[in-house]
Amino acid sequence: MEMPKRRSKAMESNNTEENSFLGNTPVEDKTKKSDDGHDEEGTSMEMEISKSSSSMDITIQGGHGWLAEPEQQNTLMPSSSTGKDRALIKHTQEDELQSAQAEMGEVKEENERLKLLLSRIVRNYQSLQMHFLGLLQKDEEAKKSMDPSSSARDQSNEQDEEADELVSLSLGRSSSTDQPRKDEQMKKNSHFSKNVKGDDEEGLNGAGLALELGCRFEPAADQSTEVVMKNSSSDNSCGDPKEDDPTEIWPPSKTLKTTRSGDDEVSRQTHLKKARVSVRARCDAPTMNDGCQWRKYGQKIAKGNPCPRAYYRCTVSPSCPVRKQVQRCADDMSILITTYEGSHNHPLPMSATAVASTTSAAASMLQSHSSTSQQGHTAMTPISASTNLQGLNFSTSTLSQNSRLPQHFYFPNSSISTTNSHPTITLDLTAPSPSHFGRFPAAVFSSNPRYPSTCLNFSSSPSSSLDHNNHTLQLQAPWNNNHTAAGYLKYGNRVLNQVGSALSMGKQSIFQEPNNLYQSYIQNQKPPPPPLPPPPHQQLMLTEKIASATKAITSNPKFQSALAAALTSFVGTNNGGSATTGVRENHHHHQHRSSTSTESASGLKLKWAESLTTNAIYPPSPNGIGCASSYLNKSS
DNA sequence: CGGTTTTGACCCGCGC
DNA sequence: GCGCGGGTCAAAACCG
Repeated sequence: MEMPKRRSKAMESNNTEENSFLGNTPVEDKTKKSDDGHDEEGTSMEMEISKSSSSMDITIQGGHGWLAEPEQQNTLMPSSSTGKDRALIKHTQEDELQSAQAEMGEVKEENERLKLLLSRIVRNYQSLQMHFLGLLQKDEEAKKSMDPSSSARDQSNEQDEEADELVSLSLGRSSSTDQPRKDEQMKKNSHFSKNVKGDDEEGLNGAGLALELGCRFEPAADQSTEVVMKNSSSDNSCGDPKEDDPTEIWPPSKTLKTTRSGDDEVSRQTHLKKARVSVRARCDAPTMNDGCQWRKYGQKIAKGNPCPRAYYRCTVSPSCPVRKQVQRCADDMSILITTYEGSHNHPLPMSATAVASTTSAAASMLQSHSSTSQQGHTAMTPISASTNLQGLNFSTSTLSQNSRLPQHFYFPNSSISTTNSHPTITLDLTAPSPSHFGRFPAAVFSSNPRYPSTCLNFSSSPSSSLDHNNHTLQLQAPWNNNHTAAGYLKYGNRVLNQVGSALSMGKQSIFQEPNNLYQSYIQNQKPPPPPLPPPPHQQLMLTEKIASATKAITSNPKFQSALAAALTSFVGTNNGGSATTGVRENHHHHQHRSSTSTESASGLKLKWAESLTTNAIYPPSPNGIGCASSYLNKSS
């Protein structure tokens, strides 16, 4: 797969400031200061955090306006045609050329300086992170020595509040009653920190390792290539020992009932129902072919929607707790809303892993997001820090079964809804449009005191403000573009307040972590990629890296912040040239194609195509059968 | 005949 | 406590 690099034109129009530094040819020389006010060594590298009422743009500006200068000079060229004048003009042009070249040289030098600066920041971040981990451990030990029952909640609250205040540092989030898990988490965090300094070899092998990360192979009998996913829903439930058993049949209400008599943490934990992942996709078929086997066990007319809601359960394994609900959107009957719940406890066909992994990652993000943004629910999702890191960690280390992660994650669009007691994240695969989010039912973004509303927009279009009181994370998915690096990310006001300080750190982790998607991507992008898609194995690697990065984004606010910074940095330091024409063109292209014969899957195909096939991983289905997952099935 | 779908009944949580 | 709505159960019907 090839990492797309260009950005949508729509995005461009709304974010001209950001675009100005895309690539290595900055047009403007911004003079704004970053929030943290660092302007080290007099470089022109600037971090700009512009705040709006609903979202924030992170922008890192760098370079000079050297590009514009020659153009201005050209406009001053005389138009006389005498030989003397021509010679003069020629001479003048040569001078200009030389000066421009000199300026280019300066800019290159400056780029080098910025790179050095970046690496220095990375090192600082690493040491800070290690220091923080050490402090956390000390704190943990200290509190463990106290009465755990009396201090448990306080500690949890404290940590959660800390997470709220210091998103970029929110590493541990487990309840204090789950000490082993937290230790494990710490271990992973430490491992991550270690891997930040890891070698390139590991990073280059990231794809293969990612497979090991995201899944486990059946221990005994089945040595096939099928993988077992333990998705984040189970991860998230690790506070409840009952759900650690992968073979447990999950009866939500009964689980709720039986665990309610437990201690306070457990009861609070179970109060938070399992995360759901809802996939909105245009599909004329009754249900999305996601590669899994489902059996319908019920149908119900839900309030507010004339279309019945169908209930399915996974039949791959009799004990599989995964359920899904399928319902047509009341507003647009062509949109199929598939809601997944639970985690598979059996090997999945490769064709099913993509969707399952996506939903898993989304659920992970949901859980971790909820845990970071609500102070009163500290018992939630101790996994947030433990699993998320794996996404970037590529390590084969001490992953518990609960932290097994899928190996693929795809996030075309997504949003988190908190309209009921189930935290739900919505992956919107329907057509993105400038008013994309305006089309969402208000409920999707309505704030719920129990779960904060979050929007994760991986669309190829700009989106307007969502909910001023909640988080907004907009990632113009870099894999939506083909040949030039581009991407931007916004995270809600509250978080971005910390991103200012997180910028320097997060940027490094993303940038310097050798196993990291972006680092690898950068490496892979030098020299710039050919227009043709990379070989399949390379595509897979990048896919997995994206997946891992997505996982990292989704499961830990620190990485959300970090990625924000890193993406911004990345945009500013990679692949100059036209960074603004890809997505929209692709969009039109696919739209055109999809409007032909295979209308049934067209809309969905379009969307998946935008986010997947443009990466050349999932070429358009030749038969056009099925829905979105027909693309995903191509991955197998 | 076995697996799947349909569909009314039932259970449960939640809000009033 | 009651009603409502979401979710599940399970028997009957259906299908290949």
